[in-house]
Amino acid sequence: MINNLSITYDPKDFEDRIYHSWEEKGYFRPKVDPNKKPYSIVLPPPNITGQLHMGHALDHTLQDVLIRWKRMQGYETLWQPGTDHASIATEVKVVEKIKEEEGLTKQDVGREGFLQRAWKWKEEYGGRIVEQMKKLGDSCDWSRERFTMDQVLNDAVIEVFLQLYNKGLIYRGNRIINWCPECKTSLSDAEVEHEDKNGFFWHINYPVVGMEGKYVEIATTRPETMLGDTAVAVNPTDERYKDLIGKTLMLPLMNREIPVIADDYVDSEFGTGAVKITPAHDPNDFEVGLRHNLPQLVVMNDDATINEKGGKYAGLDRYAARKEVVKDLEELGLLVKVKDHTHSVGQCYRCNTVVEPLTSLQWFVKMEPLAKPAIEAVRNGEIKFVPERFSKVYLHWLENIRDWCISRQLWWGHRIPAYYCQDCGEVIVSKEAPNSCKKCKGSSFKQDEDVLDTWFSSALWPFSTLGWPKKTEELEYFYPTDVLVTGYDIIFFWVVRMAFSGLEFMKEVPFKHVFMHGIVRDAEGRKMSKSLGNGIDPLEIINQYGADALRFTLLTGNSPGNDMRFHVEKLEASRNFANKLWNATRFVLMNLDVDNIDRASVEANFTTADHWIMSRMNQLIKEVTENMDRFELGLAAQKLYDFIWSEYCDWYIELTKPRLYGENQENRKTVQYTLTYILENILKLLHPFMPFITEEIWGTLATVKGDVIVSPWPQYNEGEVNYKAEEEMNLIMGIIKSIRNVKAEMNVAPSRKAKMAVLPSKAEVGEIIEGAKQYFFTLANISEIQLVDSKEEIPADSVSIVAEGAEIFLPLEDLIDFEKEIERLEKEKQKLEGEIKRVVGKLSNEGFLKKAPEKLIEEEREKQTKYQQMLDTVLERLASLKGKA
RNA sequence: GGGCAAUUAACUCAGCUGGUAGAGUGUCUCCUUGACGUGGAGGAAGUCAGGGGUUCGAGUCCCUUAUUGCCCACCA
Repeated sequence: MINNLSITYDPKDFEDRIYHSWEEKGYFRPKVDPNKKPYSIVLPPPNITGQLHMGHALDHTLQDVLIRWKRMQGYETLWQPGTDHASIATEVKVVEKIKEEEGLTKQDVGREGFLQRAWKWKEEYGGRIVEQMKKLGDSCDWSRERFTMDQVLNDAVIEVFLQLYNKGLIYRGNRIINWCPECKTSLSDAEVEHEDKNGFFWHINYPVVGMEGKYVEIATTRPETMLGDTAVAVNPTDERYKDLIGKTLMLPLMNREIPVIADDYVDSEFGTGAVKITPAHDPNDFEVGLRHNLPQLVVMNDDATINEKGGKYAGLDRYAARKEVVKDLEELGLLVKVKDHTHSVGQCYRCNTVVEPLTSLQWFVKMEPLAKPAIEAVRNGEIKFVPERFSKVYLHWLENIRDWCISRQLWWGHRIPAYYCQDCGEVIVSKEAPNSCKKCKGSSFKQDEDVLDTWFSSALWPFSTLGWPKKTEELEYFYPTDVLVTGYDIIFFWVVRMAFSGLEFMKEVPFKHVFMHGIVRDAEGRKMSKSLGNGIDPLEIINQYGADALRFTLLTGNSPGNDMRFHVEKLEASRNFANKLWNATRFVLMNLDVDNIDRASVEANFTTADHWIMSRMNQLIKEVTENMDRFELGLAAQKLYDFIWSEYCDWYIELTKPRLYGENQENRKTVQYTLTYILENILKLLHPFMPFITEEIWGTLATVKGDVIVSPWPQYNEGEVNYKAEEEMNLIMGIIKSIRNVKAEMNVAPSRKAKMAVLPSKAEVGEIIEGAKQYFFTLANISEIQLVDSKEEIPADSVSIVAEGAEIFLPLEDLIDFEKEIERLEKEKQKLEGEIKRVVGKLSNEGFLKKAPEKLIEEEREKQTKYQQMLDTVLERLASLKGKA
C-alpha cells in the first residue's frame, strides 16, 4: 500500500482526523502496569474562564513533547488534564454576565442563585479550552479529566483543611490582610502586585497634650489613615524624642488622645523619626500595635469608604477623605509641608485596584512548619529546577514566608468547612454540619460564609487528581509526577504550594523536576494582553499554518526559562520546514517500487554516502536523546531541522539520484532501503515535536506497522557510526562546493559542463574522488574526471581548487579570466595564511605544548601540515598564473 | 535596598561540561535540474556591551562598569 501525498502540505487536511484516530485508539490512556515504568505530568489546569492563548500553547507543547517522547520510550505515560474553577476570575465574569443579561447584582440573585448560574457557566464555557487543546495536539488522558470542584477533589480539599486544622496549622484570627475594595475580598500576599507610584509625603504636627505649642511632626503617605491612629512611635534611642516617650498627643481632627511609644521598628533617619501608628491599616503598625497592646481601629468599610469610626469623614471614599483630611489639617495650621515621594503601592492582581491593608477576621495557614520540608526538598535536590536559577526564587520566597490567608469573601469556590454554634459561638470544623455543639449542646449552626483561596485546591492537584485521599492504584503508580512544566510567573502561587502540600500529605515531593519557561511576547517584546490588543490567537495560527508549525516555532530558538518573541516569519520558516519534509517524503514514495526491503539483502551494496548518512543518523539519535534528557528541547528540535533539511534533503537525496535513476536494480534497491530507513527514523525523532505531519507521513509508508505515536524511540547504534565514511563525504562535499563556488565566482553558468582533472597528493584521495565521480557529474556538472600525476597534462588555462590531499583543475578555456582567478587565489592565500598563523602561534606556545591535551596538539600539528601544503599549492599556482597574465 | 536575567551578523535568537563563532529571516548573484519556488546553488556580513582577571587557551569561568528588562522587600 503506497499512498500519495498531495503536492503541497496542507495541515488542515489531516490534523483533526489524526487527532481523533489517536483518541479512538486510546493512545493517551495509560494503564497501571507494574511491569512498565510510569511517567507522569500534571497539566497546570487552565482557568475555566480562559481561552487558549500563546502561553498555554507554549506550556502545553513542552509537556506534549515530553509525554510523547516518553511514551515512545516505552513508559506508561500519564498526562493528567483538567481545569481550575479560578475563584475570583470566574466570579467576576459571572457577576458581569448576570448584570448584563438580567440587570441584577450578586446579592439580588443570592448565594444559591449565583452558584446555579456559575455552574451553568462552567458547563457552557468550561470545556472550550479542552477542545482548543486538542487542536494543538495535546495527548492528555481525557478520560481522567478533572475539575478542581469535582466531588473527589472537593473531598481532598476538605480533608486537607481538617487535617491542617487538627494539627493546628490552620487557624482563624483577626490579623492584617490585603483587602481589595473592588472584589470585596481578602487576598493573599502573593495576590498583591506592587508598583512604584508617585505620591506625596505629608508632614503633620500632632500637638503634645499639656504642653502648649509643642508638637510632634510625623510624616505619612496615606493621611486618611490617621483617623485610625492609636499611637505615635519613636525610636527609643532617639534623643530628640526621649522626653516625649510616655506622653500623650492629641490626634488632630479626631481629638482623641494617643500615646507616644518607643519601638525599635522606627528608623530615626527616615522622615521625621516619628511614626503615626495605625494598627488596623498597616502591616508594620499592626505588629507594633501587638507589641504595645494598642487598640485596632478599622476606619474603612469593605468598599474603602470611611466608616462611622472616621467621624465627619464617614461615607467618603478613601481618596476623597484624603483630600478632606489634608485640607482640614491645612486650615488648622497643622500641615507642615508636602513633599514628593514615590512609594510602592499594592494592587489586586485581578482588577488592579489599590489594595487596602486592614485587620479582619480570616482563616490562615501557618506556614513555617510547612515551608521547612519544602525548602529542604529543593536544597537536597529531590526537586530540581530547570534552569537551576529558579530554585533561588523559590527558596527566597519560602524562607521569608508569612502565614497564608486562605479565606475569601466570595461564593464561587470550596466553602470553608467551619460551623458556628448559634447559641454559644463555638467553632466546629468538620466535613458536614454537626448535630450538636460539643460545648453547649446547642443544635443550631451556621456554616462559614467564605470560600477558600483558589490556589488552596490547585496546591493539591498532583495527588487530588489521582484520587487522594483514597489510596487508588493510580496514585500509587503515578505519584510523584516526573516533571512540572510551568511559567516562572507562577512559582509562588502554585509551585511552592504544591511542594509543601505534597510533602505534607503524601510525604513525598509532588514532582522531581520543575521545568520553567518564560512568557511569549509579541514581536515588539511586549507582553500580550487584552488591553493592548496585541494578543495572537493560537487557534488562528493553527488554522493558517498548522499546529505542527506553531509547536515548532514555540520550541526552537529559545532557551529554558527565557521569554520569547513571537514572529510570523519564524512561523513561516517552521511551516516551510514541514513542507520540506512533506516533499522529501513524496520523493521517496515516488521512487519506491518494492514494498519491503530486507537490510541483509542490500547492506553489502552500501556506498560511502549510505554509510555516511547512517552514521550521521545515529549520532543524531544520540544527541537528540541527550538533549531531551536535559530538557533542551529547543536544541533537539534545531538539530532535527538541520539534519533533515541540510543533510537528508540537500545532500543525501541528491546523492541517491544517480543510483535511483540508473539501470542497476541492486543499487536502486539499496537506495530505496536507506532512504526509507532514514525517513522512518526522522519521523520518529520528529514526532514529539511535530506529531501530526509525522503521523500522516508515517501512514503512507508501506514499510512500517502501526502508528508512529506508539513506535519505539530510535536507539543509538554505535556500530553504525562510521568516521571514515564521514571524512570521505566531507571531502567530496567540500570539493563539490568549491567547484560550484568557483563557477559562480568566475561567472560560469552552473549548467555549463566542465571537465575536471585531479592531481592527488595522497593516492587514496584520488581513489575516493574516482569512486564518487557520479556525484561530481550530477551535483557539480562535471562531464569527465581525469586523474593525473603531473601538471604537465593539465591545460594551462585551468582554474584550480586546492583541497586537502589533492589539487583539482577545471579547464574553462575561453571563459577563464586570469585577473579574476588571481584575485580568487589571493583570497584563498590570505585565508590559509591566517589559519597557519593561528596554528603556528598555538604550536610555538610552550604552555600549550605542555598543558593542552595530547590529542589536541596532534590535531593542530596535522592541521599545520595540511594548511601548509595547501598554501604551497596555491602559491605555486599563483606564480604560474602571474607569469601568464 | 536586595536578587535574577539579557547585552553575539541588518533583525530575532541558539551556542552543553572553556579548544579555529552558528541558525532563521533579510540582503546580493545565479538557477523553469524529472520531491519541494513554502524550492535549489553560491556569496557578503560579528574586536561575542566596555574594562580587568584566571588559564597554554575565554562568547563560555571570576570580578567590575554601563544599558535594558523582570522579581522580591514593612522604611512610615
